[in-house]
Amino acid sequence: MTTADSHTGRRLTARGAKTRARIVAAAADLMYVKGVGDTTLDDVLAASGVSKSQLYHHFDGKEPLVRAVIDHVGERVIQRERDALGHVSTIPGLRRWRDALVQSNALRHGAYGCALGTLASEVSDQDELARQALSQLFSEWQELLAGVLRRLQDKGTLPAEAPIDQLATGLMAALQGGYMLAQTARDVTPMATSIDMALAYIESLSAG
Amino acid sequence: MTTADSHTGRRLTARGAKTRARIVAAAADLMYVKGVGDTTLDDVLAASGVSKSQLYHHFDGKEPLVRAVIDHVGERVIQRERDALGHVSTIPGLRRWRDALVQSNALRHGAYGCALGTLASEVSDQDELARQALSQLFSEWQELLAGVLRRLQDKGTLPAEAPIDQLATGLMAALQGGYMLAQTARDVTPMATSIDMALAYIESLSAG
DNA sequence: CTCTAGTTGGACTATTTAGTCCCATCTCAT
DNA sequence: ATGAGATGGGACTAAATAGTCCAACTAGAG
Repeated sequence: MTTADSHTGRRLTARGAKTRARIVAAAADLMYVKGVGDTTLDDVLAASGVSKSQLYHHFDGKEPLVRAVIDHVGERVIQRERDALGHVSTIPGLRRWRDALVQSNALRHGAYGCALGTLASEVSDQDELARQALSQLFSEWQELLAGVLRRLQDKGTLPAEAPIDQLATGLMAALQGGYMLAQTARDVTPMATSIDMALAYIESLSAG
Repeated sequence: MTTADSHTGRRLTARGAKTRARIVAAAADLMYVKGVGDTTLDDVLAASGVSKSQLYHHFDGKEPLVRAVIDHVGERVIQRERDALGHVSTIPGLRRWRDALVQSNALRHGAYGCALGTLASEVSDQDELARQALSQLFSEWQELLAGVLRRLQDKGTLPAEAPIDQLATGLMAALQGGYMLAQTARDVTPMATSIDMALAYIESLSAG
């Protein structure tokens, strides 16, 4: 069985797809902990156990690889958030979402930050295509938050005039800013505090 | 006249200090727009018009240079924020502070983000000393915000039981998260929105 | 089965980058 | 004035890194 490759339109066997996936996964891991700039192609080769010709067979160089990593990480994050937020329709549900993120980040003492956020701040100014992809991913993520807020609205928990999209933006910013402060402090506390403040504001609108 | 150099304790003439400052300033500019990882020492030499021996005379390599850049940028940011926040004691004053940051960032359509924030997310996981310096700088910045909130408290605008430090953390996170979303979207709006949300929450505590 | 095209290994080159070295020039304390 | 030590220019080396190439192997369509 063969399927089309997205970037060249070449045929792609199952074996080739597997190799490609291994490269992207290894690159994603390395770039998450070392940063994009400090991750060399040789690092990726060593980590994935793949030879140079294979990497250049699947990608035209580092930039395209980074874009593939963004797609890969983005898909995973969006999937995770869809699972976590897709059916939330209560304030306690939002708090449980917060708890899960905070606890997961606490395992690393805040290190490495948000998988999408760190990519975004490192790449947005250097690669316009990557920036657009990341921007799109943040929009999707934020839309999941907006969905929760709309369900709160439908149930009457939030007033009809609540500015859903702006609240979602504020919540997302609190999350990302919290990630970054936690990363710098190597302490998850500021992340917990900032999300709590955003949630407290949302809750304050609902008390009516 | 000679003065002591901080990193080697060597004598340092006025001329040497000037050269050192030129190197740091050029490196700071480059790292702000290109990122730390994409800024090479040769870039710094070209931009500062200084020769290699001079750079290695003043710094032991790239890491020490990055740390000097962090000190330099940190000093400028803290100075700016001290000027902007040092005497603010009203909500409208905080809004003017917000306006200044938003407008300044709008000039670049959000590109490059916060000078300290981008350094933090790029360097925190790679250089422990740099991370500590950045963490300290964020604390100082946040303390300036806390100072404003305490003055609001003293004037009775904020209730005595308001959790000043947590509010300052939340405001800082909103700011940093907003910077990052703006950088990714190349649109300053999310930054404005997220700070507004944090300020709205603070204001909601004051109405009493 | 067999031919075509995808896949793979790894050596090879070119370039970039960090870091070293030496000698010339300038500054300042004595 | 003068000598010690700071400042300066820039060529040089070593290592890392990106990117190329080709021969060998494998999978799948007909």
